[in-house]
Amino acid sequence: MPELPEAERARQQIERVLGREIVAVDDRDTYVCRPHAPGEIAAALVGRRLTSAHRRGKFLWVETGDDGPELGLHLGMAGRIAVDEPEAPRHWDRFALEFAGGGRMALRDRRRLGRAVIEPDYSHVGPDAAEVGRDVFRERVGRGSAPLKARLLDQGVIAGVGNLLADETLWRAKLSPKVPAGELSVEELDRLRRELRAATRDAIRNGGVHTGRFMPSREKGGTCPRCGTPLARDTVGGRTTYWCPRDQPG
DNA sequence: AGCATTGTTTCACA
DNA sequence: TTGTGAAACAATGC
Repeated sequence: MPELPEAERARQQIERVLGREIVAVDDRDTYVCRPHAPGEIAAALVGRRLTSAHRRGKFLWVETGDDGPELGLHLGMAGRIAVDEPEAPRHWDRFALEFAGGGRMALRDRRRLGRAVIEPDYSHVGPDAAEVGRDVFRERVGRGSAPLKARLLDQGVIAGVGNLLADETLWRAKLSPKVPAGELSVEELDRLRRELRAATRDAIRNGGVHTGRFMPSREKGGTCPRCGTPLARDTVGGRTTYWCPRDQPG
């Protein structure tokens, strides 16, 4: 599920465990914790406390005090943060912290594409999609020959938009996912930013990207919630894409 | 059985 | 060199 709204929910979950002393770390999954060897993250964190939780787009990081390292987390394709829940079946808890008193925080990820890393390098990540200002949005999104949807999905351009939020936003803004990003007018870019912020805000409030107005129709045989036109379906930006060919021409 | 998947990184190519 | 697109990654569900 993880796109920006889910990552924000995960950040809020992490905030619940701030201040607790870390007494044990499960970092045995060498794929999720790459490039660290087992025990490296544990050695960096045991005895410390998480002091603040941050997010840019889908990328999370947690501070451990002035002299402590940062812990970077990413939910991948299917991860979530589980706080004070019983340990997951199998090895679905790919990374976990245990706290004094018995509490626990786990990166629960059936797909195993999440990440946990000490001192993450997020220098390539663009500004948060829900926070980026109007002028920066115009400059960063409104360029290039790639399809607009591919531009929105590029985390180095703006961070946080995933496949579903992209389709939801483009539908709300009545823009074609296939139009070259550099061909958008200033008015269209401003409209896109406004709808992106609104769609993101709604998703955070309502519990995730799947609560979007476009989402119930986003399936084979679906029709546009506004005009009833059968939706088009194709691969754009490497992802399956649904849009209304009447409301979003191009 | 085969295919698709709400994400990211790497690699090939123009 | 820069931008773009496809493949790889791991595991699960239809």
